[in-house]
Amino acid sequence: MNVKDLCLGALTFGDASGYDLKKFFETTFSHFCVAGYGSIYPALAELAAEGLVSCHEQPRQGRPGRKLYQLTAAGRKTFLQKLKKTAPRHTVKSDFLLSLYFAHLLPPQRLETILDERIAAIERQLSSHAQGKRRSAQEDDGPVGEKFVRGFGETVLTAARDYLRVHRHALITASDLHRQDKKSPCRGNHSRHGIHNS
Amino acid sequence: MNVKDLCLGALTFGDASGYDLKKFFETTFSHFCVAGYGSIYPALAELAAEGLVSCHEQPRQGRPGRKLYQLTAAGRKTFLQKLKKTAPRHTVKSDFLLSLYFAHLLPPQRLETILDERIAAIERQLSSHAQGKRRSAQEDDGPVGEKFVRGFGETVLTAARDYLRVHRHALITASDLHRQDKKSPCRGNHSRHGIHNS
DNA sequence: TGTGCCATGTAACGGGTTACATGATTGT
DNA sequence: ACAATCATGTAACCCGTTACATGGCACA
Repeated sequence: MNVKDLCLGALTFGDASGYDLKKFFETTFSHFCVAGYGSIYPALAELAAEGLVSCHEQPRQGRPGRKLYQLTAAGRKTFLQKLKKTAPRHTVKSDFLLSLYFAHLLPPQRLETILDERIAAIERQLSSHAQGKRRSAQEDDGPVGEKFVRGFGETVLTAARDYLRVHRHALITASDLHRQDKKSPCRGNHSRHGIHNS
Repeated sequence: MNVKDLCLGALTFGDASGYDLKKFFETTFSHFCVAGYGSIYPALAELAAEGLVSCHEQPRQGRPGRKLYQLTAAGRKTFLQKLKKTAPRHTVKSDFLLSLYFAHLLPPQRLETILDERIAAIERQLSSHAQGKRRSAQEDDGPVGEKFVRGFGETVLTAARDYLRVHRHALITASDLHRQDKKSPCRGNHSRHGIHNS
């Protein structure tokens, strides 16, 4: 699922401009995909050229008009197809975890910063989730999948935050004992047997 | 952190070939980054050209020799720099969650398949984690960050799996009630107010 | 007056995936 | 005999990020 497909999907909920779509992705899809203007606008142009969306421009004096995009029948069909055929992958890419894996090579306070910032970031996500929940509880209008996905996000984020809180201290003290940097090459910096399990 | 940096990081644990590195990434980093041969081999070639790794080839009759790569002092320094300076991002990209968000557009058994396959995938990851744990408990030789990162992965995966198990049925039945596809366009397929919160 | 939001787009660049191409060795 | 594993690499392609460029309107 690339940005084009994402746009088609979002447009199943109603017409929108590129700007609207970005906002929508940020509020609704934020914890499992991203899209910037640099990919959204070209995507919409291509979709229009392919006849999967139609574009209705509202002229504004002196500047480029606001463009409202609407899903066509072909666009809806295409999205449905994609939805059925796409393998539902789930991947995590985390420099955060990678960095922690190398805790023994990092200065202790850098380690603390990394942990604390991540905890803070999770908390921000959780509270913006909570806001979204309140909104949709009032309107009670979102798709049924929304609650499920939101619940999933909350559960996972909470578990992550709690783990970090509980084990934060242990990691910092343990990495202090095993630290390995230029200043104190106490135990030689090459392992005895290397990576390969041959 | 791109594949080049990943290779440098892995090589801090000992010399390895491109093939070894792929295996290492799969077993050790699997739940937070990926790298295929198509990126690893070019990366190693570039690193060698930049003097960040050295290459020692073991010739094999009739075929390209096995190439063992070793971190140079410059390579180690570069990796340490990157580690300190890189913003520790953590991003999830999930067609799985995206698909579930659109549960109301999917056939019910497709929904079941998606959920069951994800649960199964998580279980596979958890059991391969458990194997890794046994291995490193015997040798007691991994970096201190390894246990932490592994624990994090286990915690999060377990929470995810449990959530899916508990809410699986509810999603399927709820999406049945709200289903919206070509065959039964029961409630009109465009929302009253669209996406934008204006 | 200035900050932030609305609103659109382009262009260069970076970087990974997939498929292809090859072929010996080891285990069943 | 057949599959899996070891082992390296190339090239086309896909696709997203980042920075740039522009400018009015609303609110404090």
